[in-house]
Amino acid sequence: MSRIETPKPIRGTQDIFGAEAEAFAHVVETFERVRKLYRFRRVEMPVFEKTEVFSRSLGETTDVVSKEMYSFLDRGDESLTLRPEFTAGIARAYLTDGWQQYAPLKVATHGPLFRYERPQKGRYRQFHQLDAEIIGAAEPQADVELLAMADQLLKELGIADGVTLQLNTLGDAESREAWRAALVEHFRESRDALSEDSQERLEKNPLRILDSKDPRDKALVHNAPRIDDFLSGEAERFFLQVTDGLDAAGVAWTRNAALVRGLDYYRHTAFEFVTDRLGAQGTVLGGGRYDGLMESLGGAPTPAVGWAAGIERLAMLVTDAGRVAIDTLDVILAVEDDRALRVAQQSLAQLRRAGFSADMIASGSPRKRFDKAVKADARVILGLTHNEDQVVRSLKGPDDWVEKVDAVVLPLILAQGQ
RNA sequence: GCGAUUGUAGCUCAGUUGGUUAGAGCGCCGGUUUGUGGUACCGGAGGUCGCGGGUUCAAACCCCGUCAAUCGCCCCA
Repeated sequence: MSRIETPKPIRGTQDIFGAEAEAFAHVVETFERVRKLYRFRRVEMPVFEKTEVFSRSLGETTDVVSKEMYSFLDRGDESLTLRPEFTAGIARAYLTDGWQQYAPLKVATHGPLFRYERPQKGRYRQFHQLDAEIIGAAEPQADVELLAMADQLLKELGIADGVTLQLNTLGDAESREAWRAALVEHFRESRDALSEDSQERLEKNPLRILDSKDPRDKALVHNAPRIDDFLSGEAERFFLQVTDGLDAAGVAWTRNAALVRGLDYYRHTAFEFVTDRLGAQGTVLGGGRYDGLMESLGGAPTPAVGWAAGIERLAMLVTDAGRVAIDTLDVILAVEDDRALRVAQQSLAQLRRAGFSADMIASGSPRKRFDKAVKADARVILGLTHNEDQVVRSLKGPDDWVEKVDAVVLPLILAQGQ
């Protein structure tokens, strides 16, 4: 006889349960509430798209596309990909569904995303994000509004302590290109002093040298060219308007001139809310302005800005901050004699209809049911037993609660047998 | 893709230099005690020691491989 192997969960997936699941739900509920305050419209997006939706927007050559996407062929031999981010799919919908008519369009969504990566703290292959985008707004006010919403979200979640908003500008396309060239030149001069990884980066992704963790690199980063020296007048003005707006809105921020985005479609504002409490995965919420994205999907040039935040990471912070209140159980029924079961079932149903949260213990040894009920940590323990042909109740708990519960239960006790 | 650490009961973990039948606490099930109570006691079920191979008279323990978890690196849309 061959034994049946229990299938194992897929690496990097998680089964979320208990306090973690409550924290998760709390994050999503808070996001939904805040998003409505800012009048972001809810959208639901497909979990998979044609692969080109992501590969076009990310750039064909990057590691991200070649190694880190969950792609597969469907029965029509078409390459599809589980969404690794929200932005590209939303941008696609903006173009294919005629959403241009709503511009400037503020949308928000949340759900699972998939990236083929090595799992580690706060990082999974199926993970979940909150997402907010403003499409078709070129004004710095859009950046400000988006950041103000993110700031309020973190505050309402109660995790703003120890989290800082780091802000940078990448300038417009020309500024960015000039800066990049200067960086390459700077690092090439001292190439041998760079870490091995960064010598690689010099060819593939020089901006990334700026946030290297290697001390050898940090020394060279210190006096590397700064974007500020390459900003066009317009780019400088744009950034100033963003920072002024944040100050006016009371959103605290710090400048991080080394904060970059790897992809070419990012322009102007880049930002991350960073915590020191999550090990290597310090970014809690991040985003930026991606004015170049729509064109890579064949659309007209369209300014846009957005952010995303990992729900798991937020939930971890919320849990650590002790912000999730576990709903206490109102009533626990202990059926201490099986002859009381019918009345117990009636009581349970009526209590729930009356708005009490209620559970029942009616299995196992009758004499141990009350002890189990005690451990349920309910406001009111309702014991039901049988005595002289009658179901008898006992109530234990604060007087006001006992009174309210008995108002529901007593009529059922009195009505038995009628 | 790379490195470090860890895999023993449903959970948290012991398990000595390799040595008889692998243990505890919690949880679960049953019984006794108490009898309007969160008590105590007794008993029971539950283990391919992650998986596969090797060394050995003998492996949970040593060696190799593999899978997974955790943390970090790379990457981070």
